Amino acid sequence: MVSSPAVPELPEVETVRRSLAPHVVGRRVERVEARRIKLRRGIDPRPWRARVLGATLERIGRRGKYLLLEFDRATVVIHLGMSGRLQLARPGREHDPHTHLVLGFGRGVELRFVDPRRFGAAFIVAPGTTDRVPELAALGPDPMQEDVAPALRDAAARSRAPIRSLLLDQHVVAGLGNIYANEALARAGIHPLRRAETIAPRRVARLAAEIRAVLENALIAGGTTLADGGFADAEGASGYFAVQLAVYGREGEPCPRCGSVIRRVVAGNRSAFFCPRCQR
DNA sequence: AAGCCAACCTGGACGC
DNA sequence: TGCGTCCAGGTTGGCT
Repeated sequence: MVSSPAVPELPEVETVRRSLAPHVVGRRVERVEARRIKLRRGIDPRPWRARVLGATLERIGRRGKYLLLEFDRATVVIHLGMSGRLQLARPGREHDPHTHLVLGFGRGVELRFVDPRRFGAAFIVAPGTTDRVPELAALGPDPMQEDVAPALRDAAARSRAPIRSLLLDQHVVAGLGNIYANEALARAGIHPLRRAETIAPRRVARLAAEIRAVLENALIAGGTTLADGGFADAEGASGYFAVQLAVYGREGEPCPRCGSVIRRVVAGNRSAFFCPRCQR
């Protein structure tokens, strides 16, 4: 039984994007509160006030796990890291102690970026330049926005690394974390530590399709909620039903397809879960 | 030079 | 009850 909170991967970030948008798009930032806290990059309060105060939010985009708050005069790029959350709250209500950034939108709505483990990031770029921002430009295709099969096939053909490493590499495919990488491999019948270049192209194509399918399922479910319900959307709802995970966190349990005992091995500092019979 | 691995960080689970 | 220890993972950077 896994009990740690779910880390935001693509479906969780997309769920945040969708739940946030109706409350803040079209609104103007009337107050900015930025703490000089060392996230993946430090947040310097001054440019936040200078560039975001008074700006109107036109839309919220997403690339992989990055959220893009597109204002008329700046774009705010946010990565939730492992424990980051964006909360909508009434101004004045009690703050989580790990609040790093607050954007006050008037009409009694404020957006708070909370991230206890501080693996997240928030930074400002010039509007319309996101494809030139190094972090974003280097991302591989987003499985919910385009077909990742060609990129995945090319990367796999050229790599001796375990296939799961490729799936976790955001430069190959953007948006997967350890949970959905493991799940997609289970659905495709591919062992997570199988050397990428040894997988037949048609099986890689199948994997690309299963990536899409597993992400869509999760999106429908509104993001994965593990045992203790760690993930909540922007409005703080936590009533999601958990996506049925086939292998992740199920070491020792029977494979839902064949009944074999699901195994866990640690590789690349991360747990890989798989059915030894279904996945080769 | 690709691929591996430690480091970053803290809440929660677990054991005694 | 409480304290200590361990573990989780996204991303980067250093090492081989």
